Order: sequence, then structure tokens, then C-alpha cells
Amino acid sequence: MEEPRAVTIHDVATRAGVAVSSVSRALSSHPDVSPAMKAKVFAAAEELGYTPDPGAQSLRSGFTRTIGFVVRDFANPFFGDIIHGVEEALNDAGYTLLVTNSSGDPGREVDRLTLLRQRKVDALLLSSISEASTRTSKAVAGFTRPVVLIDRDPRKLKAGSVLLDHAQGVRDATADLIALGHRRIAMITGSTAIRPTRERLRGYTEAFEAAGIPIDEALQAPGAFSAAFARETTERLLALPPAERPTAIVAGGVQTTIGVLEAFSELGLRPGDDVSLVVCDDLPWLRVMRPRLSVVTRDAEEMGRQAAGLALELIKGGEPRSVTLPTAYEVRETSRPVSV
Amino acid sequence: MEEPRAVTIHDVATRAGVAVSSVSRALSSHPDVSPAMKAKVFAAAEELGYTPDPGAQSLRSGFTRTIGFVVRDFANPFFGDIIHGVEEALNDAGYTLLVTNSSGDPGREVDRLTLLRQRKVDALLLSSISEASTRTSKAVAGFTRPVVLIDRDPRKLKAGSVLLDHAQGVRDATADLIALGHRRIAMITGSTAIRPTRERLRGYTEAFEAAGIPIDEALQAPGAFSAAFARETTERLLALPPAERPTAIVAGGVQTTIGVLEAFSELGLRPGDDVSLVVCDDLPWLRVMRPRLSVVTRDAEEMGRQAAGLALELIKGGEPRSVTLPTAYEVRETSRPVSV
DNA sequence: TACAACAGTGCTCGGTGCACC
DNA sequence: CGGTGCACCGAGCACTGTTGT
Repeated sequence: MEEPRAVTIHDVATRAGVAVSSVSRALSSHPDVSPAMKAKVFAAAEELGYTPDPGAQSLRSGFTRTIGFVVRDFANPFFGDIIHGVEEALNDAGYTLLVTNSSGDPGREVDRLTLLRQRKVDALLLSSISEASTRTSKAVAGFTRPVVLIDRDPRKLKAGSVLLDHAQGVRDATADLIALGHRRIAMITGSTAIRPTRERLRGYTEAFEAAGIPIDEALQAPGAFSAAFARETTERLLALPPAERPTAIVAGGVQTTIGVLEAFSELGLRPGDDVSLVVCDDLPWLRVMRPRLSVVTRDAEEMGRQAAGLALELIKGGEPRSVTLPTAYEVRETSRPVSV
Repeated sequence: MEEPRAVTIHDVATRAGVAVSSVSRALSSHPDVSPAMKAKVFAAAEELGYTPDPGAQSLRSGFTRTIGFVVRDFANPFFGDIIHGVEEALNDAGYTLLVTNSSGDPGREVDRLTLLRQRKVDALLLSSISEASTRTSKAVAGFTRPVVLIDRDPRKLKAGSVLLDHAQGVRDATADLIALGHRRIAMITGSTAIRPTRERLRGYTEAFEAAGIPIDEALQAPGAFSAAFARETTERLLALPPAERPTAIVAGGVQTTIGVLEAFSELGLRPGDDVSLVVCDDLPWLRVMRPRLSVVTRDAEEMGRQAAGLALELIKGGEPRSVTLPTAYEVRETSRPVSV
């Protein structure tokens, strides 16, 4: 393990018998280089197995060809798919992705953001825990590099964004449940401090308005993206007297879905039998659930690709813009007519 | 956005009215610095909000304070937990984690490895797709920095490793099933090209040997870590004539679990009723499954922490060693006496 | 004279881009 | 036009020079 000193641009220059700067220009395909020079340099580089040092390059140029991404939760398969899409697109463009996890902790989120700034990432992808956090906003504002928000409202920031049209899918789902005779439809989801929750609530509300049916405020239950919250809320709502008890539930979020299903199990209820259920993610393990749950689907990998594309666009000097991707309601076995 | 040129060590020196070299020495706690000097320098650094440029530091020192990790599958919650543990431990030590995904593609895996080498990571964590791949081995051998394998056999490499004692959990599970009267127990799992599969098969075999019962080779079904493989295999085995059909199944791997459960659903079977079932990961969504599946558990986060610790140890010059963590068989509702 | 504590210089890391020939 | 030399990015480190005690 005697550190086999890496081959540098100097070695290539010596080998090819030319100046260091000529090697640099030849390799970065500068206009003013003769074909002969190019050939010589490439041959020498090839023989020595030369690869440029990214560290040195970025010290000089100020660009790291690295893009940072702060996610709330690694283990969430939804983010896993997004990351996958981002990484794929970035690698094709010669960029490296630096993902980091805030674990849902605002303090940690700020730490990660400052870390990424120090590491001089060329752009930042962010799906923050809360849009209301001033500390996070400040940390983001501290960036002089482009920022792309993932499913977060870009209102106050001069940032690009990739958004999901949650309202669409939830509106369709709610409308379908209404058409099936449901009137008391519960909406259990996460914090209103982030856009997805607000959009889901909007879709839900719009469906009721379109049908001209008043909404029972007590059945709107945003709160937290945790299984515990969803479970308790579900149990509370299903314990209401028959006249107030929901006949259908829309669950928004991965942890929410788990919590709601836990409550169903606990109460010995089969989704769809007594209470209809629509969830907001087509997770892999839903395939093994019986009955098959009705879902609002979305293409997470495509989100990742779009986000990566936007980031690269901004790095090249483009103006921030928003991309919105659709969600779609897919009826399976748990959207059923209200039982009489 | 007028690039507010970052504050350098020079600015700090000017501000404090001292020499650049003094700043450098003061900040790196060199012996020959008076307390007064140290105070002045720290004050100036504080006021200006100085943070050393990691890029410049690593160009000089050769160390990036970054550790690379190549995983097979981001979306797998098992890896999510490991990554979480790694990141936590590394951040506490002032290191940054650079995770990258091979998507189960050997070519991609090699690409990621060379990328990490170029980026000069101080150590490499790896949970390779196959231990038999010569291309991967070569790429790993090309590293001059410490390597830590995650649940992979360190035989040929001079590398540290964090291993799981899969054999233990599977042996206990198999022994329990045997005690419950099962004789035809199927073992459905992934590729034997990686250690977890071989260890699970070992535990399975040992339990039979200890009981003095011959093994039906036809029921050992390693193959691939995909839901499709597991599903097809399960359907094939359960379609055997009664005398050959397994009365219990042990499923090794996340995708395997999904595939086996798909097959059960498809065939209208409830795990535990007709065929007992033990799976090898305590996944979050198993909490919502009814009946509750018997599992072989393991602490993925702890694995991550241990791996990070080993890497840091090796960076400091320690000798490669192996850490083995236990797995534990946990009886729930699907380990049941064989039906007569 | 000796020595501690700092200043200052200069080279290094690997590569880029500009002025100049 | 094609090519070279050189300063520079931000920090680390070794070594000499300069003080004050």
C-alpha cells in the first residue's frame, strides 16, 4: 500500500513533450488546439491512465460538479425513488449527487444545509421539513447557488421547483367516494407546514364544493407525518357515534398509510368492508395487501429526473421555473359504495 | 447574487492583525501559540464567520474527510437504516457520507467505485452485488484507502467488515419449525454469490443436522433477490403433490418476502394457516400485516454505526477486523404446528 | 546568549485561463 | 494561429528572520 502517487497533468505534459497548459486546453477541448497536439496529448493521457483531480479542478474553477440533496427520510421508499431518478440524470451529465438526511429534525436540516454550502455544491435540491421554519429559510437564502425545491412552495424563494398535483388525484378520489354515496369522508394526513398536505386538503375541499355538499370540519385531520399520529386519529374518528363516524378515509403519506392500517387491524376492520379507504402512495408492499387498496399514484423517479434537469438548467444560467407532475386516482378494491 | 467572495484565512489574518501562518497554526492548535494569539485569531474568525475551505484543505492534505458508500438499492428500507446509522456516526466525527446506488447493476457498481476513487474518499463502505464479480474485485483492489465490507465476506480482501450472524437466527427459526413438527421446510432466498444467502442456508442446514433429519434438496431455493423470483418459486413449490409440498417456508430478503406474500395472496392462502412462514426482516409495514409474521430480526442502524466506526479506525491506521452482529428469531403468529 | 512567540517567505497540492510570444 | 509561461485558487508546512525578555 505504498501510495502510488497519482498521475497528474504534469506527467502527461512531460510524457507528451508539451506544456502543461497545452494539455489542459487539449483535454477541455478548447478551440485553439491543433489536431496533432490533441492526438499527442490524448495518447499520453491514455498511456499513463490520467484522470483529472476533481478537487484541484474545483479549487480553481469554483465548481464542484456536485449537487446536494437534503431529504427528510432516507428509509421512505418515495424518497428512495426520487433519489434514484436524480442520481441517474446527474450521472449522465457528469455530476455527482451528495444526499443527506435530516431525519425530520429541523436543527439537523440546518446543519446539513450549511455543510453542503461549505462543500460548495453547484446546486441544492431540497424537500424541507417545514416551509415555515425561519432557520431553514435563512440557511437556504445563504446559498448563492441555484436551489430546486422538491414538492415545496417556491413562493418566497427565487428557486426552481418540481411539484406534484396532489389536488388532482385527491379531488378525483374524493369525488368518486362522494359518488359512491359517502358524505362523511375523513382526511388524515401530515403537517400543513408543507405543500403536499395543503394541496391534498384543497383537492378534498374542492370535490365537496363541486358536489355542493357541506364539509364536516371534524373529519379534516392534518397533523404529523407519523404512523402514531395517523393511528390515534383513525381510532379516535372510528370511535365516534354512528352519525358522526366517517364512512370513508383518505390517507395522505407513507407513514399515515401505515398508521391507518394499524388502526384498522387493531379494530379488526377490513378496509373497504365497513369503511372505504384511499391512500396516497403506490408502495411496493401494497401489492401483497388484500384487499388491494385504492391509491393516488405518482411518478417519483420522474420527479427526480425533472429536479436534476432543472438544477442543471439553472447552473447553466437558466431562470427558475416550476414543473408540475400529475397524480392519478386508481380505483382498486377499497373504494366501495357506502353501506346502508 | 453578486458572489460574496467567501472569507479566507487571509481575511482572518488581516482582521486579527497577525500573519497568515499564525492563523493557520492557531486554528490547527499547533504547540507554539500563545493564549493571547489564539484568542485574537478565534475572535476574528468568529466575527468574519470563517470556515476553512474543504476543497483547498483536501488538495493540500490529500484527505477529503469524505467516506463513500456503494449500496445495491436505496429504496430498500434495510439499507436506508444502515445509511442512517453510518451518517449519524460519521457526522459526529466531522466526516461526510457520499452514498451512491448501483441499482443492482454490476457495471454501474464499477462505475460508482471508480467515481469514488477519483473523488478521493478517505474510506470506502461496500455492500457489493456479488462477491464473485472480478470486475468489482479489481475496482476495489484499486483503492489505496481503507475498505469496509457490509455483510460481505472479506476473505480475499484486506478489508474490515461488519457481518450479521444470519445463521443463528435462521437456525433457531428452522429448529423451532422442526420442533413444531415440520419436516418439509422450504428456504427461498437470493443469490448465493453473497454471504447472507450462504449463511442463511448454513443455519438452515445445521438445524436439520442437529435434529438428525435429512434435508429435501428440492426445497432449498436460492436464486435472486427479486419479488418475481420468490413469487414464482413459492407458487411452484406449493403446487407440488401433498407428499412433497412444503409445510413451512423461510423467506430470506426484503424482495423475497414481498414475492412470497404475493404468491400466498394469489393462492388465497393465509400465512400460518396451512403453511407456516418466517421472514428475515422486521420491516415497518409488517406491523400492518395480519397475521403478524414470525421474523428473524437484526439491527441495521447499529450495523451502520459499526461500519462507520471501523472505517474511522482504519483511517487512523488501525488493522482491519471483523465485527459480527447477532440476528434473533422472534416468534409471532405464523410459526404454527404442522397441520395433521 | 538563549529562547519563546510570532512575522514573513516560499514552495506545494493539481489544474485553469490569460497575457504574451 | 498554435503554443508557452505564469499567476492564481485556499490552505498547509517548513524554514528563516525578527522581536522582546
